[in-house]
Amino acid sequence: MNSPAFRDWQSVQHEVLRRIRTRMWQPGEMIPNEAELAVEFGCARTTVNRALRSLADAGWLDRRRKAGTRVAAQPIAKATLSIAVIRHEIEERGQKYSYQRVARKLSVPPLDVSAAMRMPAESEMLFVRALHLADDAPYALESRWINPQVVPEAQNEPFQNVSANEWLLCHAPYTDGEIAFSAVNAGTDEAQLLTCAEGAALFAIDRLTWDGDASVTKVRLLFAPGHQMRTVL
Amino acid sequence: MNSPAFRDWQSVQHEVLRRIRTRMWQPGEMIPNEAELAVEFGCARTTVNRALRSLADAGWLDRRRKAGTRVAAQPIAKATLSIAVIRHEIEERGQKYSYQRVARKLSVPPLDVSAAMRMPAESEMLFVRALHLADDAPYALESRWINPQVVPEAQNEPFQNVSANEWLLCHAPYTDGEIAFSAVNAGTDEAQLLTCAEGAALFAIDRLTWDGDASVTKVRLLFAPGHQMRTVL
DNA sequence: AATGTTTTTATGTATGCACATAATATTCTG
DNA sequence: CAGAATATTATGTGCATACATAAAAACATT
Repeated sequence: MNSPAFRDWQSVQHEVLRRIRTRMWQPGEMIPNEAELAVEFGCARTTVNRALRSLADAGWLDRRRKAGTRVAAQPIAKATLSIAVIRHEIEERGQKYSYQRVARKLSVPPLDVSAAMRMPAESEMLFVRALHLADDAPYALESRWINPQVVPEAQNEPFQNVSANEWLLCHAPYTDGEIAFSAVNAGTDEAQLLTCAEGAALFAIDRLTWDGDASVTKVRLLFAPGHQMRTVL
Repeated sequence: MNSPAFRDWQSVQHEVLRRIRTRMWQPGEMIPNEAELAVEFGCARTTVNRALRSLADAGWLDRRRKAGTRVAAQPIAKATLSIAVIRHEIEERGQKYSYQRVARKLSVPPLDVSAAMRMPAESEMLFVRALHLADDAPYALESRWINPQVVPEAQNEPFQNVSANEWLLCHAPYTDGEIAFSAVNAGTDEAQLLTCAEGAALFAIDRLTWDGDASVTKVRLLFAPGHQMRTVL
């Protein structure tokens, strides 16, 4: 019964996860404490702690001091999505990346944008719109507002060959950010740029980043129809 | 100048993050090794390791054995989405949850479904379709195929009052799973059930779970137009 | 019974040490 | 000098130990 011998924290983690997934330890149920598991697995409590802590981080376990550890009752599956630079995302698939700037202008953004960025309604911002292509087919349309007060260097950057997506990563560090995923119907110009039917369902990522309490940039990425974001549970 | 004494890993982490954000350590630049930082911060190397490891997990640092630790040049933002039970998701917002079963039948699934579940094309599965409502307005449409060979008890469950979404959490063991997010246009019947326009862009979550190499269930959740999944970075 | 106090206990974490591992740097060898 | 063998080094991890901390449980007090 007690044979395998779990000598590293990954194998302990794996075994605990197996017991949760197979319902050997049911949702909401208490599991043995660290000391007991350490004895069972034949390793130090520190090792068990490392394994359980990472499972708690991932949402599989609920842990409270003194109260002990229990299997999460409503396993909030935490799907972790990696939001990479689009160029890398495409090159990762072995496709050829290309980039095409569609627009760049200094102008007053729509009210919802300035509101979201907590900027006065009349203040100008830098707007950049560009297309990311994979094997010369439209992959994603990036529409971005940049706060020139926070990133003044952006005003000297044409964004002709390097995407704002990448440029900002190296020039505008952020302290906070929000990200939202949704589905939207393609508008006329969006459909044209992405060469898809008007009204097609597009996967959208909206990102808003802050440096302290000043908004850095607000971007919407619209992906060509059929785009999926996937991850394992 | 010299240390306010960093005695726990959180304060070390905080200080390192501060140095990254203030560009004291620039993107792509090497930072001192663990031993050196331990001396500077006046703590054990283990403590520094803990702090740097968690920053690496979060994408701020790139670490490689022997090569050392450097500030990430292209931080991969890891967005963690919480996929809760739909009832909880709705109740969390202070809305009234209700549930309505639309269909339940034993039948042969379409080819793409049986293929994805790696089942013989002609084998029957349990199909359940249901509507989740928030304050009596359609919130999400769940269309699910259940493998009766893996979850035989499902055949005795009417799913009249309890959603398959919740029932399976407590009854179906699994070892692996995949999840994918996408955008799709509403079909005729979907539009009718969700009371939205045909062709409206719907946010879709597809989940496929496995118990070893046997597929447990495959589900598609279609959310009413305007649905967003959001998280902080 | 209601309230406050103390004890107990499971998790959380810091530390020194040892060794593992991966990748680089160096030396050796033909 | 190219290529193989070897040393070096930074991170990765395990362990025993000690103490910290939160919270439940037990106990005492009003």
